[in-house]
Amino acid sequence: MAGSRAPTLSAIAGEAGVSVSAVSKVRNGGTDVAADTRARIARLLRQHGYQVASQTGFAVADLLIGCLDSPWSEELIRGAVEAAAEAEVSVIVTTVSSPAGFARWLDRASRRGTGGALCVLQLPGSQELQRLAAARIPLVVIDPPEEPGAAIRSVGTTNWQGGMQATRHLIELGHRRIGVIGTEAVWSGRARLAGYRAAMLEAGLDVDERMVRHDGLTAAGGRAQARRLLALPDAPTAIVAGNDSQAFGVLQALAERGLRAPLDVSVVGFDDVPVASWATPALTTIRQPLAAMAAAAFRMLSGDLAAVADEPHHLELATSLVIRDSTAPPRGR
Amino acid sequence: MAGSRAPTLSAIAGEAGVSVSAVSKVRNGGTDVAADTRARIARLLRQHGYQVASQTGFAVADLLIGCLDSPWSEELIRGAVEAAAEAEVSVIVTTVSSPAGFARWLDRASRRGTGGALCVLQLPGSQELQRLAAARIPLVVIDPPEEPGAAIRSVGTTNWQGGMQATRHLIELGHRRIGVIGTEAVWSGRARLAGYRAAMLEAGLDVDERMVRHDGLTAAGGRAQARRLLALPDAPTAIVAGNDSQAFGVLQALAERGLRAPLDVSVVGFDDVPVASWATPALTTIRQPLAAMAAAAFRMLSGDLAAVADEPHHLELATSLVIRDSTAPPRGR
DNA sequence: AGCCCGTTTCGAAAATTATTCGAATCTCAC
DNA sequence: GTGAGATTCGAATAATTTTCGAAACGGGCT
Repeated sequence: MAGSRAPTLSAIAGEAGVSVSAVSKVRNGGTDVAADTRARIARLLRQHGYQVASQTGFAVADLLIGCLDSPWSEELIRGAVEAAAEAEVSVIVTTVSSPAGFARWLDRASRRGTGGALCVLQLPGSQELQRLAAARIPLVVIDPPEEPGAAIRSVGTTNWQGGMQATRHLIELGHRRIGVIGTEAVWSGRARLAGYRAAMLEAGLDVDERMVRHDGLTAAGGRAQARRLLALPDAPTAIVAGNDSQAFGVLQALAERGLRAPLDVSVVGFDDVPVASWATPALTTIRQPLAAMAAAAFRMLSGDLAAVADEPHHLELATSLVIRDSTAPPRGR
Repeated sequence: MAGSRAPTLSAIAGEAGVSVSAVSKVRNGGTDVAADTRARIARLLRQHGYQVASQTGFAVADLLIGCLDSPWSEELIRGAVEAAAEAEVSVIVTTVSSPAGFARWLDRASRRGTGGALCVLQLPGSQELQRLAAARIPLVVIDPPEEPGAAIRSVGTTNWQGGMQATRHLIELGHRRIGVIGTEAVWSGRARLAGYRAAMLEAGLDVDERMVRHDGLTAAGGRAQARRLLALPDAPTAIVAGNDSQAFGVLQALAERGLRAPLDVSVVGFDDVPVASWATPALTTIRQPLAAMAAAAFRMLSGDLAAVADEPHHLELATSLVIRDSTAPPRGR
């Protein structure tokens, strides 16, 4: 019965046949203790209900997300949590949507301690970076909204190639009038749009600027811009969306007009969130390995701080085209 | 230049004009210190880079989720994180899918400390409950898979009423042949199916057992069972799904047969996950206030342990019918 | 082998921090 | 006013952490 409250360290020291100092050192991850001695003491400590600080690594890491309402986040969280679990680390999830919120988080984090922060789709300002550095909290940014400076480590995907893959896929199916919906607000969005332009150029197709629409990366944004595209006199036969949410919006706009994908208009999304395969029709999309990104970011965090100089500061994981049922050759081909 | 390393407590005691004992007591949330004295000392401690244990409450709470791949989890996480942030508490998210995983979590949690655990869709076994109690970790179960005993606090929704609301809505639209897909595997699933039966009974309609299908709460499960329902000689004109994922699967099965919702078959989901409104057609569904559930569960956790005896042990939040575009009167009415 | 020098491991002593406990003060009902 | 009980505080004591020197070890060199 482990009920009786923790015996003193000196009692344990006696039982282990070592000095109290040794026990204390083991208890909080100090150096100066041989491996076998440490193991023996640690076992006794644990037996008596003490916590033993793990000699290496950290206990918790923070995941900071702007907003938790896209299916996006879910997979990121999963990737981070699973990679962390392997390293016996717990992941704290926080939503941060303002500098004030960031300050509150930082306050809590430095109070309780953290092994580092993974920041999603947010680039802390220079003031915040300073405060992070002062608190000695390492940082890795996932899908940075701006091209990150050399001082910040980040993980992203090959957005430019992704935009290109999506567009090229449609061109290969025979589409010529291809609309695109995206956003200029974030770096990855600009890269995707640039990929679209590159693919069109590569195929010798002119980019009709009326076919290039910008809006938020939401279903509502996709719906609004798809309506405009479909109202054009020479409406596109295919639409590249800025992400899967927008693609869902495009499907809605099609349904409103009594059009069907892929018969009337082909649609390509971006992200491959789990629900993409549940859509009707199942969405052809560009897969971002979100879980792998989060895992990679976590490993960057835990990577030896000394080895940081060698490691790459920006890692880009590859996107891939996932062909499902929302794309087909244009009518009359 | 807060660089110079932490001065000793006695230095700070001098500066504050109190004894070292007082400073030590403030540093780790001890009693025996007047509020104003405590405030003065705490400010100095923080100024010198010490962490000050919050006198009341806890710093982190744990959210345990079986699997993170339904959009379900997302909203739960959001609810828990936001309720926790208000209380200056951080939320640790962990996926736990086996007793071994639970043990690993418990190990980590007791090592780093936690204010309590929110368990989603999982009811710890009695052995695990014992270990939780031994570690003095309070527990609240969200959407318990079995009727929880009186010893366990839990938060759920009015699943029986929800199943009834869904079915009644279809009956009111004029449907008579109504299929249902659900699961007997969890308590909430059984309650929803019972709600369906109750609504049919109430309306004086017989339940055709071929119309009652069981399968996993996934899009694949919904698709498989919808195919069977649609293949019946007298196929249903409306289908109640066990959750939104299953409803998506039903929509897929309809599309396969060239049928459209709600023209040919009406579909009702359950949960109202964010993507429900993105579907084509936007899904009529029973709303579970997932975020509110998580928030309520969190508040149960942080509720004064002394007051626990008075508090209810099982809280049920109300479901509500959200009518969108996937339901309509049956053909020919 | 014998010696030197740097490294590792350990515990005694010193420094620091936590807890106990009795005294001083305060509160409030009568 | 008075006394019972609660609150606040710090001196003394207990416990823990850190420092630092000594012992033990491991080669490289002569």
